[in-house]
Amino acid sequence: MEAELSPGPGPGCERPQLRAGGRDPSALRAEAPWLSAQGSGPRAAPVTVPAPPQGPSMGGGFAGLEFALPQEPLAADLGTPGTWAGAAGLPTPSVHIPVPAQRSPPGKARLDEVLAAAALTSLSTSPLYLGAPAVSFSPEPDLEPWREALTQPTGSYSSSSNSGDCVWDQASDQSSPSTPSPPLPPEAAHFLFGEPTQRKRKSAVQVVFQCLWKSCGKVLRTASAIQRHIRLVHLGRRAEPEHSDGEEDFYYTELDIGVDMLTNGLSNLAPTSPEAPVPPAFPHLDLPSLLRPLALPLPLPPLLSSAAPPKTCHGDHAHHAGEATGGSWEQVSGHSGEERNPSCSSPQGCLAPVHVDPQPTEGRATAPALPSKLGASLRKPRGDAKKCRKVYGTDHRDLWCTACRWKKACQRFLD
DNA sequence: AATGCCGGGTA
DNA sequence: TACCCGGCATT
Repeated sequence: MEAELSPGPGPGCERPQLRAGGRDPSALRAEAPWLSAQGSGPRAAPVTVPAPPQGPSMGGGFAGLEFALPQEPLAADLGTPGTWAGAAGLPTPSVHIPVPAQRSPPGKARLDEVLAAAALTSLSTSPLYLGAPAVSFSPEPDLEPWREALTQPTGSYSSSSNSGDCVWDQASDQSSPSTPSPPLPPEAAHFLFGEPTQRKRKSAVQVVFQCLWKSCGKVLRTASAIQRHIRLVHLGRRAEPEHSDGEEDFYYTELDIGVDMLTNGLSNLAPTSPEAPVPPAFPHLDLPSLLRPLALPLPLPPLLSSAAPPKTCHGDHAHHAGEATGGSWEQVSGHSGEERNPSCSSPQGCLAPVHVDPQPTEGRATAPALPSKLGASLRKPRGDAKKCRKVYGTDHRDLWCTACRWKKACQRFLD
């Protein structure tokens, strides 16, 4: 029996969720780019702010608010008159937007105020999208897509006070002219860009199933569908489910999409937390992980999630998943549940849905915990997902993913 | 004790 | 780069 179980699945499957682009152990450790940023000194954080061209007040104020500017720049500013701070004669170069009473010039000032107010309003409503969060991630070049994704909606949102038009036109790619890879799926965009769209659709939890087979990544709505898919396509077995020994279960993963959790994750990103202005506070957070499944062919920063383990679904509990899901996700990968999606060639599957682990405790716990111990060992808390060892047993070691065989972090059952 | 996996070693 | 394993943290 076990003899036939060719190791095929093993090496084949280990890839899927793993970061494309080869995150090596070291990278794995440095889950937080900001760690190095921290080390590399003061210039990292504030300087790189991609100052939004339109609103100096917005961008500047924002960045400043968030990442309390380091000493040196402050001092410099104080010293050098001519900056707005100097001009205003304020003793402290506070970044608060000056909305003082002494704004005398009546006509023009009014306009400015209106603008400022508008800006502030939009800021307060959608704090997330300005430069700040993007900055914190900046060290990772691979994050470009994210950043773009994050920043992009800015415009559309601010201009989206009217109802329906706020759909972010993802098709028009201003960001990545060259990448053939599909941008984020609309749904994901909703998650990412939060409030406005997300409020619209308040679907609680969706579950989809993604094939983990190498270079497949098919996403189907029901467990049975994905099982059948795996059986037929990958395992080359007959389609009778009753014949199954459950092996398919190892080759797909269940992905829950929890809207609320996602929103939470994002809101952490947002500069709304006044007490935690330190960039390290959120970088590792979950954003990447939230997005990770969307990984495109290009190597994405892994930053494995702490709160989003795509749990493998095992036969007995293909639970609620199957039927409950609405139809929306199916389109992500294959339109009609066909066997192969031509447009989907990435090992990760085309665009896997975002997955958020519904466990209440974890999501929050990890984020704050991380930054505190910078130098210390950031050993991961150890997820509760089953690992190869547990699943296959020590005597079927050949079925383990390579990482497990090498005593590395399991690649097949990520947590 | 079993497990997960980091860090480092070897080929 | 692939592979292995000591050793430590966690369960």
